[in-house]
Amino acid sequence: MKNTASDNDALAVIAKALGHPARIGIVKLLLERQTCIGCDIVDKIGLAQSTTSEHLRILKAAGVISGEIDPPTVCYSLNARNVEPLLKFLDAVSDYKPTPQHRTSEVA
Amino acid sequence: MKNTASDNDALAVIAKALGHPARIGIVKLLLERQTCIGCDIVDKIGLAQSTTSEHLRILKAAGVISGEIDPPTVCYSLNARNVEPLLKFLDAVSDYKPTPQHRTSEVA
DNA sequence: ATCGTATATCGTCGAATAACGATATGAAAT
DNA sequence: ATTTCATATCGTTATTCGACGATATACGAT
Repeated sequence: MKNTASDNDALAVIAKALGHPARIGIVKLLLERQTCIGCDIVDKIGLAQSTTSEHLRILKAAGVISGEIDPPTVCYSLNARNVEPLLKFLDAVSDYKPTPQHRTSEVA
Repeated sequence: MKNTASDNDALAVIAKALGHPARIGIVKLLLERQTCIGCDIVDKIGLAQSTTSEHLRILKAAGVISGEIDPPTVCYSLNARNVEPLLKFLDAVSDYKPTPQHRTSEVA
């Protein structure tokens, strides 16, 4: 795994984009439906259209989703490839095992 | 995969905690070293001690890491188990394949 | 009891985020 | 040309974040 400042930035950008319940909800919706137009996302998410549009913009800016214009709608889908760096990072974390000698006085 | 509001919250909490380069850096440090005391983290991260302490607090609050007191230091380690929900979520995203009919006019 | 070390908390400040309603934009249909 | 629909952008407001220095806390060592 790389370990540069810019690599940390790249991982943080993806994680930050996913760091809001509404955006997790949008991604889940796209997982279920493969693809979804904006107005249906607005209905499902239950926030104002402008707010939802902003969440979609953030996800797009981070590369998590992309939108294809099909006037007058925009059809959104996931960019599976772009989340892979974070996936690999979490895989490494998930494999982590602390050494036994550090399992003494557990603390909050 | 569950799909409740609280499940979305839980995933967002973990992602948000990882949504900052300094915190990604801290987690990477713990991956490399298995375990690390606070003052060494401060040195490596290169931010003020108070700022680093706050990042550690955020990671602890999200359950990503925990700290064991070994006076006068605190020895930090990763909670691999707690990132698994986000890992599984990203795994699902990574497996996602949009249907071909939605690959028409690509847009930024 | 005081000192020194490591860590946590406080107070502050500027910047970024999240939410909304209102309005603008773009394109098809009438 | 106007209406209609979906989406994006604007302007505002309240909240949260990120950084720092200063200070407090905890505890072993002197």
